Amino acid sequence: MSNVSIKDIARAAGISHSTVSRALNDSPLVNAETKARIRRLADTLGYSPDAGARSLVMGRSHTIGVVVTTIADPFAAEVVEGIECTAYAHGYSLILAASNDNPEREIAAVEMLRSKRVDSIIVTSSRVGALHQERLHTTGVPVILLNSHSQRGMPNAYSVRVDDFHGGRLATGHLIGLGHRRIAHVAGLEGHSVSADRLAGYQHALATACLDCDPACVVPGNGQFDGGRTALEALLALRERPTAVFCYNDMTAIGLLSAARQAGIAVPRDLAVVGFDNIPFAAHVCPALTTVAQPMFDLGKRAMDMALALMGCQGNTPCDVTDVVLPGQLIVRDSTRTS
Amino acid sequence: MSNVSIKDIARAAGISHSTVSRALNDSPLVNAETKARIRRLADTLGYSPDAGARSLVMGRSHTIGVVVTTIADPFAAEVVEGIECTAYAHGYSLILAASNDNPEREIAAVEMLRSKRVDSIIVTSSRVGALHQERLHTTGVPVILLNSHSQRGMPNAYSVRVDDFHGGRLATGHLIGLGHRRIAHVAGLEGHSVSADRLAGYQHALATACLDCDPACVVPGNGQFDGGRTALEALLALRERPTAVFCYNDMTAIGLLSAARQAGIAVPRDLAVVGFDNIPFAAHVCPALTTVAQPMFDLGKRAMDMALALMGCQGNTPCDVTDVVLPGQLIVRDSTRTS
DNA sequence: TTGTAAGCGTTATCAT
DNA sequence: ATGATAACGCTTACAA
Repeated sequence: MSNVSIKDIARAAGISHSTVSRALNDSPLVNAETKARIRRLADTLGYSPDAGARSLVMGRSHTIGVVVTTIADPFAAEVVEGIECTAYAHGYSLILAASNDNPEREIAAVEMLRSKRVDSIIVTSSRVGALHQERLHTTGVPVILLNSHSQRGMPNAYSVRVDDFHGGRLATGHLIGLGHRRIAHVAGLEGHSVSADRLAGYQHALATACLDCDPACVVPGNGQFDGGRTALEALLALRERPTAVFCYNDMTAIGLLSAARQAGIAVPRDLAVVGFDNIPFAAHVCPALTTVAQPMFDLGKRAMDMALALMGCQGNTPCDVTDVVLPGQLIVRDSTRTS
Repeated sequence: MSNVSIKDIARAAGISHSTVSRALNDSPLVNAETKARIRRLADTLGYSPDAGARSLVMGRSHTIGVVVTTIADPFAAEVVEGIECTAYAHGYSLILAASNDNPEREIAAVEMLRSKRVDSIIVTSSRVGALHQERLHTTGVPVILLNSHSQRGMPNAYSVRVDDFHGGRLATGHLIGLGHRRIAHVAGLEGHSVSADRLAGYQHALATACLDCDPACVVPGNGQFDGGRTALEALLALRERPTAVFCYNDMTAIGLLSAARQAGIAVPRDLAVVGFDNIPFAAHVCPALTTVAQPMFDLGKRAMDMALALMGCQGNTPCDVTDVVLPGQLIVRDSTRTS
């Protein structure tokens, strides 16, 4: 019924369990034909090595932990896809935990990952990572922050991210280039470095163009559809209406786009809209969304590559892994261009 | 530097490690104040129990395996969200593996989950599950198929799914009710029971309405945007053009919608479109997509609930867990209704 | 109430 | 080339 162990195989073969272990690990110290025999036996008995036991003695679980805010977000999903593919290619598996942007849950998740003795942790777009970084490091394993800053001075903490400041400038600059003078911004969640950086990029672009940076033009959002919807209402309530808006992300922009359609606001004629992320759907809404593309899959891949590098060199050596900052890329579509 | 064990605590407290174990597990057999003392000590030492070691002796890992085709699919993402939430609420964690609809990878994934000694496995929308079910069961743990049929006769195999046949009928019936006589279908991936059932529902609805079931009207798809795009071309090439199309899923429908816009086909006037799933984006494309809603989160939740129930009763007793079939619900939006 | 000892399935260090 | 044996960190009889 239950699980066949290395000892069961040994008994069946009439040899010691250490020889079985060696055979199964393809040690050169074991006779070729006994090796083959044992292999065959293991196979017919349906042997499956116990990863827990192995991890216990080897000190490595070949498992990494991934903490996301929520999986039900196309950005996170693509990133996790990138992580998973790379992990799989290197024989690593993935424990996934969702924090729902809730500090308590994120801490619980990290504690759980620690118990599971993961070899590394990747945390995406966390505000908690920023607040509780010390706690994160009690795990002793390398921690990679994906799309949030690593706090300087933290040992074993690295980050992979897109240059959000630059991205914010790109988006806003694009709108300025189109002749817009009054440009709004729908912000992301409070407390995330990503939101702060995109906002800063927006402000920098406005300042550079000697445009007024009216604080009323920055309205709150939450990175979700409904945040975009609410934001549009706020924008419409403004005394002086903006002619363009740069949204924290595509979800926000898409929510805003839907609301605009219902409100009879023509995009881009009455209001030009730019998003951020380039999630697969961005090209399929109408008007198709202009956005700053993040290489989502690659972000995940890079994070995993970094994890692999860090796990390669034991101990605390920084082993010349350095933070990765990738550029975003402006994708112009119909939500800003009057074709 | 590294990990504090129960023995380290014992040494520091001058007591035996078993007492520490008991204290940490809140055994009533241990003196209240030593318990408190040990707890405090564990805390300051930064103790984290080794889940692998515990699983080794307890025979349960409090971990479940989830196999998806790809995480970068809104349907799967929502389902996994439902699984994760429920799992978290019950102290379970999740190992995630992607199969990419590749039998080899799915088998590797299951083998890996087996090694990790997961207490149960949830496989979503697998065609491999159907083909290699015996192999799946060599794990000895309960296997839950989400959105694919469980093969009868398989012990310990259960399923949670939406009634795809009924859903196909709903979608097609809706189009028939609108007066359409020539209705096409864009199929899903070959070999998946989900695709087959939706197609069968479509055919059944046509037959019931005494409508011709022209095989040319069923064109292949792949559940992705590009499948919808290609499918539209195929439909336009038909001698007698359909006036409506029921798509395997929302992704397909959205890809088709985009292609239609580019081709100058007005939806729903020239072509009415129905999808399946009701992914969050369905309401945000234009025209907003009429679709058959699946309770995605709930599907995940139910699957996890079922897993919990099955893990509750050890052994092989069917423990009166029975397959769950939920109804889909037609959501009428603008892609079929000329408002 | 606490300690001792065995055992879970591995790998690794000795011998042989 | 192979076999004992210890060790990893934990739970759990069984003793005291």
